[in-house]
Amino acid sequence: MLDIKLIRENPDFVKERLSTRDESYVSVIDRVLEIDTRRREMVKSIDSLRAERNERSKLFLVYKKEGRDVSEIQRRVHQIGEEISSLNKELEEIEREFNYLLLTVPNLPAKDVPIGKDENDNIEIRRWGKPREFDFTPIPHYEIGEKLSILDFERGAKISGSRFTVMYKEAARLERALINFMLDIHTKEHNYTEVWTPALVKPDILQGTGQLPKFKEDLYKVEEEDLYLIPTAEVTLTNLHADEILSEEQLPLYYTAYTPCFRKEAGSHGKDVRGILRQHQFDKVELVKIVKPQDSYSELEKMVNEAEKILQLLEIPYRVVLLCTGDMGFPASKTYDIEVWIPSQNRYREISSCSNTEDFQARRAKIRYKDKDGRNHFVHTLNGSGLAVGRTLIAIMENYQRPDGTFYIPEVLRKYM
RNA sequence: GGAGAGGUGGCUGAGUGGUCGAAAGCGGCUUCCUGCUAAGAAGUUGUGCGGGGUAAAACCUGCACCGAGGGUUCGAAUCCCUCCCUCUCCGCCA
Repeated sequence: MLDIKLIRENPDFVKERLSTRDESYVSVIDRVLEIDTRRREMVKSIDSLRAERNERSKLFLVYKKEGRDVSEIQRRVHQIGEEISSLNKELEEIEREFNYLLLTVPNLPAKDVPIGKDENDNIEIRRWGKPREFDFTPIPHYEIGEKLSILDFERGAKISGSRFTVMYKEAARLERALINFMLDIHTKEHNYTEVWTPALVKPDILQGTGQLPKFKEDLYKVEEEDLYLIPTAEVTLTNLHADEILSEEQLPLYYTAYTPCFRKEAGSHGKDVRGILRQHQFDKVELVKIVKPQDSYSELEKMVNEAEKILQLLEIPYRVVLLCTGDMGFPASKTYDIEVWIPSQNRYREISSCSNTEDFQARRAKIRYKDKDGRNHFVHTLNGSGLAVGRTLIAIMENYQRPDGTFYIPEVLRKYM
């Protein structure tokens, strides 16, 4: 959520930044400003009516003690009460729209984010490793998995539908090994605190990180319960401190968690239908940082390095891409994607996304810290995949495949198998 | 799921219709005194939204908030209703 004061005081700046994502936000901001003015006028008159009511209620007591007639006060206070409640009804409506609009406006892109429309305008920052030269034609992971009988798409579809897969033996073990490996690296080498979280959360938690109210279509909801399945552990980890005022000494906080993630993948029909690249349920090891504002951009760079470290240890080629304004997620002010080399597709595919949301999520989730002078500020929050486990599995199967249809397990993972 | 108890400020804990944003203690902060493996005294110490003020603060001021939402009342932390959560016992259960 953007700071309404920023919108009020620098509307042109806000519009300029938002229009790098989409022109249509300009009119939304105008509407926000319009409603904000009305809102404040109403709050003002309601507050002064309340002040009057408080005043008269005190008088009431005094009169009563003095034995004077109080019926006039009674009448007036009652009348004020009715005026307040009718104004309140109006205000509620205004605030409903105001809040909805504010909650559906995305974060402002940072100044150094390239302006662009879609992924074609992203900027490659660096590459690591050289794609292997095969002396045979590499096959996709789903063919490898089916031949080895370790990936079962038919039965996945039978028991759960499309975009669900069953894994056996080496695939299942590798999945588990990767989770442990990633968590170990992040906790032991990068100083993250390991966390285990619920996978079902309340709606206001999803509002805190930005999935609600705008992206409801992509979330699974439990019927008859006001609970949603998390699309990422970013949701639970970031909201750990929702509604809290942290002390300055507590910062920075680094959290990592393995959780399953659930996404409806609405709007990606026909995309990546084969294999386990895009599933309704997948595993991810997530990284979340809660930091002081002045540190958030250096922490972002560090976080990308920490995610990269996993691929380096696995010795799988990848590249780092800086997303352009049009390709960035809703709460992000700056995002780096890590894309891993997929031989069967002869290209890099996203395996991690690391974002600084500045105070966008902190403001929604009300995560603040008190500085040395006793003043409260919103923290900055960052999140990144460290990494998507299923996609790492794909990368291993494909990059380390042998001509006989088997594949090699990277050295660092052997002790986990 | 059933029965009972309870949800108050950073913590403990008073408060059953007005003078309560809320006693007291602890903790935190500031100052003073003393002087040395710290003790004492005084003051101060919640959050949010408005208005005024400032270069920005400080500061002044209005309103709201005592689990959440509704209701009764001239007036609610205090009474009523609904919901949520915690604890104890029983049941069930990985």
